Order: sequence, then structure tokens, then C-alpha cells
Amino acid sequence: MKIGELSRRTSVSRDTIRLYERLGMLNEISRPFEWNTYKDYGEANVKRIRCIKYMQRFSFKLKEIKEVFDAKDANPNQCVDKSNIFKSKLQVIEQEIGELNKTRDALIDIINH
Amino acid sequence: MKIGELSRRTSVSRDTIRLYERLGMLNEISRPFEWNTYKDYGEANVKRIRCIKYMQRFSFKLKEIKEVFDAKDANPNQCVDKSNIFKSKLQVIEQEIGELNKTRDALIDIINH
DNA sequence: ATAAACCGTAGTCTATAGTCTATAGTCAAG
DNA sequence: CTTGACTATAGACTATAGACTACGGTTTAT
Repeated sequence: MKIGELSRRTSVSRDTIRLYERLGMLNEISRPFEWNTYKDYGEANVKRIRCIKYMQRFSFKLKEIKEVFDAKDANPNQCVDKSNIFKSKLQVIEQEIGELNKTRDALIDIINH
Repeated sequence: MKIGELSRRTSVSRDTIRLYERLGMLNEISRPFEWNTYKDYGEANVKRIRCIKYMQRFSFKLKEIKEVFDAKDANPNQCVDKSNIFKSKLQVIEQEIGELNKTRDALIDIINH
């Protein structure tokens, strides 16, 4: 499919898709036409982009998501250990919550001093 | 004092001090020498920089801190209402905590699915 | 046949808070 | 008198995740 269709099907802008492509996060991209320079984005990219959006909800960086994709690509048969990935992200989130709680308490202290 | 001393006394790098200066967050800066271009940073800047570092701990942006300084400069006699400033920042922090908590819960859900 | 919609590349811009580099002049110690 | 430390200015670079622009070519609908 062309980028427009991919954009429509994922509700992600062309610009953003092109960014993901530049970052090497998509696959199965070809240029099947001789008379123009249009690209063809394979069906798998719909899933990829949905996966990106899903992981972003948990504050994964694009770089981190790309690493997961790369691991999968390097070893297509091996199952990616999602549990560990999410667990380590959970630790990060909990640490951030801890920091923010400290900041909040300090702020409350200031206000009530 | 020259920038080096200011840097030493505040533990803030020269570059960072120059950034604050470019952003108009410092005051009492003069060029008292005719034979060179060295600047003289007034004593007040030690406090200013400490104040910046202090407010940054509560996730105030430089821009916000500058606004506080500007308000103070515009009206030196009037006391800045710190309480309100910190109270509104507290709301932001608590909202962030709320968001992070949601993310954390969703992550835990995934892990234990 | 022409306009609208689409596609490609490349580059710039946003916010944030600095850091680093280059260039050039100055000061203090040996 | 030279070396090292210090200073000034300006501009480029870092990470992050896109948005937006310009320019030129293509496809589709009227």
C-alpha cells in the first residue's frame, strides 16, 4: 500500500510515518513501479505502527521500540520477551513517580512552611 | 567578580552562566575595564543562580523563573507571591503523578495480564 | 485538459537546557 | 617571554518526536 493508505489505516500522519521509516523502524518497503518513485509499504507495517503507538503509551522512546524491532528482525523465530521489557519500564516509571512524590512533598513543605 | 569566580561560587559552569545571561536572567553586569572586554558580575547574581537551581528542583522552567525575576525587577519593593507560584506548580506535579500512576497500573496489568 | 490530491526528497523549525567548538584577545607565573 | 589559564562572541550540536515547507513529479477526477 502507499503511504497515504498506511496513514489512513493507522491514523498516523505521513510525516510521522516517514520519520519512522528514516529511523529504520519499518520494513517491507519497496519501489515496485518503474514509471514513478512511489513506494509500497507492506502490510506488516500496519502492525508495526500500531505497536509503536501502543508502546509509546508506556513512555517507550522510539529508540527503545526500534531496538525491540531489531531484535525481532535479527531473530524472527525467537519470541521477544515482552514481560521483561515491560518490567524494566515499570521500574523506570516507579522511580519517576518516586522523584515526583519527593518534589511534591518538598513543595507542600514550602507552601505550608 | 568575573565569570570564573561566579562559576566557582555557584558550581555552575561558565557556559551555563552565559546561557542564563543570554536569556536575560542575570543583572548587574558591567564592563568596567577599558583595556579588555571582561565583564563584572555583581554579587546579586550568586543569589540569582542559586535561586534558579532551587526552583529547577521543583521543575520550574528557566522561562518561568525568568518571569519571576522580571516581576521582581519591575517592582523591586513588592514581595513576590511565592506561595501561589509554588501552589500552581504543585498542581502540575500532581497531575504528572496521576498520569504516571495510570501508566504504571496499565503496565502492571500487562505484566500480570 | 486541468485542478486537486497524492507522492518523493531534503531541509528547517518547535521546546528544553545546556555543552562544545572555533576564534581571538588577555592575564599571571615561571 | 612563553605557556597555561582565563575571558568574550558566535554558532553548532545533543536528545525527543514530530510538524511544516519547498520543490518537483504523478495520478485521479471532472
